[in-house]
Amino acid sequence: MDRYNFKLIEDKWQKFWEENKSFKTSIDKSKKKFYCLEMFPYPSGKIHMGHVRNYTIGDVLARYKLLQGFNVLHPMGWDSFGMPAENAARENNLNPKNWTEENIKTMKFQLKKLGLSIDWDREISTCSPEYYKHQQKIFLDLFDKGLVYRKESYVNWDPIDKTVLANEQVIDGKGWRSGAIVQRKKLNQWFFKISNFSTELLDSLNQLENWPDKVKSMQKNWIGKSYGCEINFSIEGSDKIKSIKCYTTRPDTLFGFSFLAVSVDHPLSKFYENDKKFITFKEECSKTGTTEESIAQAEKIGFKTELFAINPLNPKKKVPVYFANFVLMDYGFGAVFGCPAHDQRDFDFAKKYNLEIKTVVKPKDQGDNFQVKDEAYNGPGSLINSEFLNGFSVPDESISETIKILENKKIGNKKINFRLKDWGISRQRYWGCPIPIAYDKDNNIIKVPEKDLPVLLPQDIDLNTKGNPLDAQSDWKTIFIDQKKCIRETDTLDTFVDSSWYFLRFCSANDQSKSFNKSDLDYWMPVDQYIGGVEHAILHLLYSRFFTRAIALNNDELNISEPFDGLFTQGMVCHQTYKDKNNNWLSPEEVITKNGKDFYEKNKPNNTVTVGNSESMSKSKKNTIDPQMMINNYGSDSVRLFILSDSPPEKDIQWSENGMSSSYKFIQKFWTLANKVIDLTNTTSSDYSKDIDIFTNQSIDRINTAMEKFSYNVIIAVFHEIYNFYNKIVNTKKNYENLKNNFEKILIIMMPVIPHLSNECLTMIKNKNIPKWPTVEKKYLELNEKQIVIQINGKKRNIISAESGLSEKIIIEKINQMKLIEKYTKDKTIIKTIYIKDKIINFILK
RNA sequence: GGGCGAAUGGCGGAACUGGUAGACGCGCACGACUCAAAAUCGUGUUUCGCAAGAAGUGAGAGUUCGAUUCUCUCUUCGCCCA
Repeated sequence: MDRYNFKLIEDKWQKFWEENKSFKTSIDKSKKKFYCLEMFPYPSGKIHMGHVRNYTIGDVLARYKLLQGFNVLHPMGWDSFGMPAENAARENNLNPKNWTEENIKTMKFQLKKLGLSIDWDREISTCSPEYYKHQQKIFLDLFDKGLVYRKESYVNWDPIDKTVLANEQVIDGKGWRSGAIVQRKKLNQWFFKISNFSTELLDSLNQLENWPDKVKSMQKNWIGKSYGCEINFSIEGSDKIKSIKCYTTRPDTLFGFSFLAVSVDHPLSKFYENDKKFITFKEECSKTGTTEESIAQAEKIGFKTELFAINPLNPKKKVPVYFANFVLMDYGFGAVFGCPAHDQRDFDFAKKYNLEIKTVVKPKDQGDNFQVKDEAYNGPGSLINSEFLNGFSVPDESISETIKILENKKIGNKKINFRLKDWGISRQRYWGCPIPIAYDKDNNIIKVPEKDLPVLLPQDIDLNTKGNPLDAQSDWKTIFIDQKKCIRETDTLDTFVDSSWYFLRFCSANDQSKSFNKSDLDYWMPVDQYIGGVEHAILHLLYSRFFTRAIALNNDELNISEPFDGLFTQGMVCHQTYKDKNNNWLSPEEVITKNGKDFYEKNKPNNTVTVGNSESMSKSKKNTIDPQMMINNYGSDSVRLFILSDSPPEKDIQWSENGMSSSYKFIQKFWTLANKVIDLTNTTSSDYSKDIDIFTNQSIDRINTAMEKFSYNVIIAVFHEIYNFYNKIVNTKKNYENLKNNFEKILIIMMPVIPHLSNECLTMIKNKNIPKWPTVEKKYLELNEKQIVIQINGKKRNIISAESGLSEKIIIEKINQMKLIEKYTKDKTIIKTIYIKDKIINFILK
């Protein structure tokens, strides 16, 4: 017997699968379908360990379902539009298309090396016109349904690069590339009306039984339904404005009202357009980024107007009106009433501008003189200092009662508000799907006619111009629609749009004429199991849920509203981090250790290395391990085995070289074992071993349970137990008549995880049948012989083997006969006995 | 600050609806093979104790014949939102 040559055997099987199109799927109504989908990758260059983990988890499930007789759809594609291509192209003077295609080629090769059961005939790439032409049609469809609109909105503007920055490109308020202070700038942008679906997207979360609760609660928070009240405040002090409308979730604190703050973009601001001080203030505000976080962290500043707002519950009380940087125009009405005692933000503002801080809520354990001192109190309690509202319990009663009063007085009314805002889809970038819209000379919006689709991206493009490269393409920009000269929209679509319907496209990947067709969708959708990183828990999944609903609206082709029936979010792959004496990151290859405690630089063995926390693998911290190298050194079965073995898939996993080589050793050991078993089964059999039947069936049962729960680490543990057990059998050098049959079952249940080795072994054992997942024979699970634990006062003291189903009396007799608990019972009396059949007997002594 | 989750040997982690805590792996120790080392194989490995035995699942309480599992309080850590 030779050593296991993983290179030869893995190549052999990968070739076999490719040549036989083993994973090609088509509709087969005689079989139950299973749509297994992993989040498709961005083609950044090479695959990383996160991909290996994601796709291995998915592959185990897909192969398991395949062996169980399901018709499995397991496709793969490329999320291939996006900024990295544009940046890489600019830096290296390349074309984004070529850069992307090269990456796809490399990564496809690498994924194939992993031995994934992918139907590559359904491969899609979002940057290909074959894909985005359908997306443009969908855009126009949503436009016709009234779900797309254009409005002015703020962006992060880099004044040096003359470009719009994504939030993550703004670092400390500065552009990541130019270092210029980022400004807020108003631009006309396209939006999807996701807010039309707020209620539905929220309520349907309850139906998603196979989603992690964590993700559901994150989406719930993101949609952010709040019950509150809009209040109309009368304004005095000038003729500019008569009243200002606010939205609040805490109308009950109205008696603590001490200022009214509006956004600098509030309609009121137009009266101050020529006020130099206001202009300066507005500029100052624009330096704060657009994210909620940056606004929360920024110092609260205000601009005092000459106006006063009147407290509607106490008309004698007049408070100043400010413009303030922490009020956003797109939440509520761009105006909030300030109650410093019970909102920290208002509190900070009031301290700064010396405004009144009036306590109107007291905690339960405080008296009526309770006063807020160093920080706002926003907990429960009851209302004080609020005249006719005094005594109402906070928050439920106080809020509903206040709203009633406001409604009766016709100064406010109950309102449900959502945090979820419409989805801005305009990107001022080249490498994205062109928006199929143009503008005539009067700037009217004109849809590009279907016959002129797709709107192709221009090929020769100068990426070194400032701003959006498409804007500079005057040839491309000019088109004629119905003989009228028009100018194209130069914004491209957010890449989240690309990934919001790709799961539909996979169902009909080769339909040239349509984005998808009814018969495919009816059969394949929804995705039975979707697998990916938790970092997409909010946006990608919410957008996909919205898109599915938006497409299904008035459309017979699609009859579902939830695209993903099951969701699984896997953890990250982590590795220790290393730094040299000068605080520079070192990669694991640059570091050596002899005892596992002290680390040195490989090239300078006298230099000690500081070992940092284990963190998610990232290029910037240099703590990455290259999957390709691991596959070359150990083979893909070993890599698959390791990436599943150490931790449950939903948790982070520590990459460990020891763990990796232990997995490799397992593959080698199992190969040796399989060969020994095969040799034995070729000899004449003499004995029968019931133990083999029992053990094998129990193992299958445990693996079935673990498979359903995604406890893949437990599956690997069972593999090791299987090895230990069969190795003992083999060492008896006997061929049991039931050895071959059981070992074949073992090889099949290993196929999802280590497909190359197990397929090879099954072939060697001369099994020519198509492998089928073994069924568990129940009779081997319910054993006659039970281990019954004997407890004294709830503590385990002994253990007894007995046949199943014996009565309490007989068990006690047996125990007494064998004198198992005599030393505990002497001098004491048994006052109670608890007997759980076949499990436990507990004697309570006194 | 709010919401959610987690905490088990030196380490990663098992434990079905409350019923033998520590499966399996890593590491470590000892042994076999070897001139030697590596590789491989075998044995052991929660803690204290020579042992009998006792304690033990972040801390403290509670429910129960019995709690890693259920309830409450607290501590620490993680994630999301602010």
